[in-house]
This record gives sequence, structure tokens and C-alpha cells, in this order.
Amino acid sequence: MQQEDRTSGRPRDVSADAALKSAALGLVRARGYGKVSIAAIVAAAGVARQTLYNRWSSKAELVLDAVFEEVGRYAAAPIGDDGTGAAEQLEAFLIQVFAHLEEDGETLRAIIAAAQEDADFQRLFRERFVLPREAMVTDLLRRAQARGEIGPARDPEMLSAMIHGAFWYRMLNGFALDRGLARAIRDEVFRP
Amino acid sequence: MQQEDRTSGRPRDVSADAALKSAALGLVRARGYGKVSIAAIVAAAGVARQTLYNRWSSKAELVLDAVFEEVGRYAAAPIGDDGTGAAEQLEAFLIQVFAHLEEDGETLRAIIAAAQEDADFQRLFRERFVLPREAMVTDLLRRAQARGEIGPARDPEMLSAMIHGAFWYRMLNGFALDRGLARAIRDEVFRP
DNA sequence: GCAATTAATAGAATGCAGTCCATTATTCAA
DNA sequence: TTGAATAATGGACTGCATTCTATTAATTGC
Repeated sequence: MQQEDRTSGRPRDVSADAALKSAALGLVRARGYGKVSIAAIVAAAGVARQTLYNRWSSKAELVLDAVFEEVGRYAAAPIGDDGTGAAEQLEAFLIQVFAHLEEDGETLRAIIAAAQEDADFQRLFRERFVLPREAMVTDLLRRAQARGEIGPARDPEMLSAMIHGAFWYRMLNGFALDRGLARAIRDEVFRP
Repeated sequence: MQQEDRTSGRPRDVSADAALKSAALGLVRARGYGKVSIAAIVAAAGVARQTLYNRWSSKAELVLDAVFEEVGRYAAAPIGDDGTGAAEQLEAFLIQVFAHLEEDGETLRAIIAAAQEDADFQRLFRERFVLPREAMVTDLLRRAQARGEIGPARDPEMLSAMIHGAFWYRMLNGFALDRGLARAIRDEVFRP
């Protein structure tokens, strides 16, 4: 997905982008990532197979765009530093993430799997999805540290990796992500 | 891989098991999981393709057996409760795990990926690989708690998930697992 | 209009995991 | 010695992602 304004040649059919993303989004949500074929996506979008590969280099890239970038949802906004304490903010963030993952968790798992088999896609996924979300929690923890809500010797980056790691680890091993987990993580980070 | 002593019928060729595991181990270590085909494994083992599928139901199952079970290595022994403190024990455990992952990390990542696409294999992997190793750390933390090395309000199970999660998360996102990470995890768990 | 350039299309080709099938081999029990 | 049961084998088959090819379409500068 890159644009370089050409001076000649037939222009891209811009409507094909949206048609492909929309078809991918609908099919993946309805049937699950592994059960959706490229053939089904291009048929639903009404374009040729090569048209997809002119825009994305794999099914995983298209679905990443379609499901996790298109609408700008899924914990895309920084965590608001509202009146509540950092513990409440973290728990609310996790509850929101887990709620989104009820719909798209299976797709996220498939995307993480795809990233293990394709180093380029791993980089793309990390830059576009993982690191921004990791930074949100790191920032929250830094603010909490500045206010004294966690000790000065704590390491916000390591803690953020442990927080994300905890639910990745649970998710990738087939456990549900529920409010109890959000609460347990919060409690472990903001220890008594 | 199950045995049910039959009363009749041609017996399994036991040497095929070892030949397949050995071929899979060698090829996967030499070329990487994704570049090794079933055809190459059975050719190297000198057996027919169906002979493999009589024993394992997928490439991932065979490789799990071959790489992570065969020799009983890879942090298979419980963490010794030697004279040192729990912080040192945890760091030593992590350093040992990371050292093994220098050789087999790419394979582990491929196996985690395979588990996301096959619920049966996910269960197998969790029972045979994930949970035992998670329990080692949980046990270590429980002992540490009994000795007062971590506070009584800490949650050993959650902490263990955060510890494993931290390095899974790093590994699955393409970061190296080095001694610095082991130290940072130790420091965050046994905080000042 | 015409050449150059790039896109879209249909369909074939490739490579691979996993399944299916027919045939042959080995064992036990009657 | 024969029949029932199960294994091993080679090869064919299916379904899929990704690539390749030839052809047609749209655009710009001349």
C-alpha cells in the first residue's frame, strides 16, 4: 500500500481498495481468517486476483489493513489522563482491549501467526500495531510514576511488555480474556 | 503418537519413529521450519508420507515431538531450590531458556503460529510444553513468597504469566532474548 | 492519432500440506 | 495354511496462497 503519483499509465482504480478491504473485513468476521480464501475475497470484491496483489503483498497485510487500520478503532486513542488514578486507567484500557478482542481476537491471533512466517510482515505489524499500543501503556505508567503512583525504581517499558505479554500469552494459549484478567493485571502492577 | 497394543495386524515399524524425528530435527535446525517440506522429511527418513501421518497428525506435531520432547531438554528440569535467592534462580532460569531459544527459537515461533491455526494442536502444545514450564516459575515464586522474598499480596500465577508473557511478546515481535532482558524481568519481579 | 506506461483481467502454473486409494507386507489366531 | 487385521508404500488427488503470462484498458505527452 504505497502511492507514488505517476505521470503516465492507467491509474489505480481507487474503488478496488475499499471493495477489497470491505470484502475481507466482512468475510473474516463472518467465517474466520483461516476459512477465508483469497479467491473468495476477490470474488466478493469483484476484482481480479492480481489486483489484490498489486496493493498488498499477502492476505495477512490486507486483513491487517482491513480489520485493524480501516476504522481506526481498537484502542487507537491514547489513554486519557482523566481524573481517575493510573490503576483505574490501566484496568479500563485492558477491558476495552479485551472487548474488542471478543470480536477480532481470532483475527489477531492469525495475524500474529502470519508474522512468525514472514519477517517483512512482522515488521509492518510491529510498527503499525504493536508498538503504538505498547507506547500507550508505557506512557500511562510514566505518568503514574511521575505522580508517585508506582515506585521510582519500576521500569515502565518492562512493565508495559509484561502487561501486554500477559494477555498475549493467555490469548495465544487459548484462554479467554475477561475482566478478571484485567483486574489481576492491574493488581499485580499496582501492588499493595 | 499413541500406542495401543494390538492383538493382530502388522506391527508398527518402531525405527520409523526415530528416523522421522531425527530427520525432522536435523532439517528444521538446518533450514528452518518454514523451509522444510513434508516431502523432504519423509525422503530423509526413507519412509512413505502416510507413515508420518500414521504417527503424527501434522508437521507441527512431529516437530514438537522432535525438537522439544525427544531429548527432554529445554528447561525440562524443575528449577532447583539451591542456596541462592529466588531472584537469582529466576534469572538463571531465564538465561537458560534464552540460550536454548538461540537454537530453537525460530522453531518455537513456528509452533506457536501453528497452534493458532489448529485448536487440537494448541491444546497439545499447551499441555505438553507451556503449562509445565509455566508451573516451574509459579512454583519458584510460591517458594519465594513462603520465604518472604516477595510480598504476601503478590499473585504467583499472574506473575508467572507476566514473566513468560514478557519474553513471548518480545520474541514474537522480533526482539532478541538476551541477558539484559533476563535481568530486567528479574528486577521488575523482585522490585526494590 | 500514437507511443510509452501502468493497471485490470482471466486463467494457467507452482509449490506445499494433508488426504485418499490400491497394492503389498507382516503379524496373530484359528 | 488361511483369514482377519493393521502397516507401509507409491502415487494420485484436493485445496490453497502466491506467481506468472498474455491480453486488454486507461492515461499522459507528443
